[in-house]
Amino acid sequence: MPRKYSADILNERAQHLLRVLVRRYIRDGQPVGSRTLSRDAGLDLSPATIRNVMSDLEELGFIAAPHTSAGRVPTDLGYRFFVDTLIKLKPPSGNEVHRLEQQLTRDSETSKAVVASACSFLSGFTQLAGVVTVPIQKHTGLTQIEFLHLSEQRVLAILVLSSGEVQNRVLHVGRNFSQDELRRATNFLNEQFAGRALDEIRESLLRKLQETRQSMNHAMLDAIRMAQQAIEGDGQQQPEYVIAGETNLMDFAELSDVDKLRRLFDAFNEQRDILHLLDQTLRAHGVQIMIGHESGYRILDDCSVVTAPYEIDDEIVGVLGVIGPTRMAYERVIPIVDITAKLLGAVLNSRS
Amino acid sequence: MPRKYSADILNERAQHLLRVLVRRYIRDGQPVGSRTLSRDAGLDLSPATIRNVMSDLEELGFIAAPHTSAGRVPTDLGYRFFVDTLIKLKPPSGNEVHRLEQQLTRDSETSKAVVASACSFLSGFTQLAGVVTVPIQKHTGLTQIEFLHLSEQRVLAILVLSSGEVQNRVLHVGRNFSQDELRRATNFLNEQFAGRALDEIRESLLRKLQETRQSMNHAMLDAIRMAQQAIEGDGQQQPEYVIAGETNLMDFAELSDVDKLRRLFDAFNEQRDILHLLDQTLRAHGVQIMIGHESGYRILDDCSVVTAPYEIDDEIVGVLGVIGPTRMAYERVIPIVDITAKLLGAVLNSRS
DNA sequence: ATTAGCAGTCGCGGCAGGCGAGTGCCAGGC
DNA sequence: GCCTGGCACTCGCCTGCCGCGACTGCTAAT
Repeated sequence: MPRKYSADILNERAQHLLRVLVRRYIRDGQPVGSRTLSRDAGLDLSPATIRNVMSDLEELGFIAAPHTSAGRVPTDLGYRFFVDTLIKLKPPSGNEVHRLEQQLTRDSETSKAVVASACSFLSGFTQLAGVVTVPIQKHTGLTQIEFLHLSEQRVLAILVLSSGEVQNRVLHVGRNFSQDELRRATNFLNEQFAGRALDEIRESLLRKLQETRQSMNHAMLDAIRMAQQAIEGDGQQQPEYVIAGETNLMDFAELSDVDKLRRLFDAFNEQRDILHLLDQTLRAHGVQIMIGHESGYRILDDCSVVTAPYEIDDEIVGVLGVIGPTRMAYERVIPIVDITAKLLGAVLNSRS
Repeated sequence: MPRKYSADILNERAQHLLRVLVRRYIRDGQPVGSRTLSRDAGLDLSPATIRNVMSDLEELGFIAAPHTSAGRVPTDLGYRFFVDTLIKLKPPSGNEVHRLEQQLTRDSETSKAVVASACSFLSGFTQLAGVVTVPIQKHTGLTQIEFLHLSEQRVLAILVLSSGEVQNRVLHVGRNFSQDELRRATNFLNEQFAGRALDEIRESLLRKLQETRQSMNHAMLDAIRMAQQAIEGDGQQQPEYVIAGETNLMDFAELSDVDKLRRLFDAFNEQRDILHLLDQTLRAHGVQIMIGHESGYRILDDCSVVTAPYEIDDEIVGVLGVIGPTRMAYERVIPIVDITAKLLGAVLNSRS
């Protein structure tokens, strides 16, 4: 995260004033002047004094004036400082957490449903756009694999995963397999691989392919090849994400420019950029915040992204978060994202 | 369709002028004045004469002036008359049709993919929002049914449909079934039902249930019950639609009001109203057009909807169309919707 | 170090005037 | 009787102007 400031460049008073200013601006969306600030800060200082401090804050790049005769507005850097050192998180009430928990367990039939549920909660509760990547499956276990004869040279592969998901894939195979052959292949594969993790199986298949090629066991060779196709196909399906409440963003004045909005929505549909962005936050633990230009994407210049990875079995499998204007209620949003990530992980865990 | 006019209420000249006015307004989006019209119409009439005609047209409710000193704009009724009697359809070029055909066949792996492809074509080519309902499956054939033992009391049912789709459904059953029992059930069901249509099977199952109950054949009874669950579940999944290019609508001045736009987008996400609207057009053959208030939905007051049902085996299975501002290029859009519906039907047909 | 006071800047809303596009009506011509 | 030129009139819109209010920055006094 870019930090163009050292933490103690501001004295106590300046920090306090910055905090009050940022809070106030987040609440009202109006530039904050020295007069308002002097009333709000509870410091018993005259506007003139405040002005001096504000002038310093402006010089340091934490706040800026949209025009001469307006109050000041936090810059991206100002929000950054606020988020890093001034913030006082406001966790949601136990009641609200409980509601989320219930909603998630209620929708826990498939992992896609839970994820969608988490997403709609995020957007509904923060009044921002919610995003959740669907969990990557490579570490989930294979409960069962089956083949079904469809027609000449077409075989349906069915993977039942420990996550409860069932995946189908039509394989185009080199020759005609009888249902009986398929059954033998199925039996063989299930004996070997049922209960093991997908990526483990992937490796194992490669090894077996070598061994078996030498022993020239055609039946096994075919089985292994088909299993490979079936499992690889799974990896091919590129990661996706779920988004909800995009329309919430239309209410924000700073995004009310229809053209800006259109490009933003197009980016959501395009998926590519947003996914790339979310991927970046996959490595780090805990809540990540990107403010304005920090994301590196022009379309998101007026937006902030708050994300948190979520885990199954202490392994990060996806990210979730919200996208909104830089002027968002960080103190409320950050704990929500954090908790949602933890609960989503917990619910997904309890199902496998 | 509402018609508040008799077709011959307007003489030749008035009709011609109305046609030119509507075309012009659709092209430019600007109110059309008598001067422009007199230049454009190619009738060698002075603006004053045109004014008289326009005055008549206004009195009849075909056009209206947004304010005193502006030109005239078609009303919903004006568009209706235009579409019903003045229109000269402009079919897309053979080249363009060919491109669509290729795109559809390229994506014909599953019917959902074809549908999505048709939708994105519609939106891309018309620069409006495209909508396509996913085909209702009740008349598609069942190629194959299979059961897989998952765990205690949980059985996975797999339906392979003639459409190429594969559907999974986890059944919660009353007792534990061995894989062997399931195989027998599968064999029995496939013998009886493979190749027949889903709704036919549904009926047949009911009948068989009666017969078998008397003969007290437990194995068959179980098989039939499971098949019922599997197939009913298919019907439960409510019909959906695909939408693409919503953001195209943001470019239209008449919809540039952020609030109006938001409600429109929310309606798209909500699905309910839009689906209901599309369902209404499912019965009728051929292209259907709803202009402005005709749809009966307030949110769509400034929008027109052009739809056409598409068929598999001479049976209507879905609708497709576009949603855009009432000021849309009907002469171009209507043939496109028409042809897309026909091609989509053809491609879906060729796959079953 | 803090503050009161003051001059100066700028956005904004309201108001007036001029311009241009377009209308409706009327009287005269074909 | 239909068409047309002319004319008065109506608006929306743009422009420039003014005054108000909200701020700021500076300075001098405490």
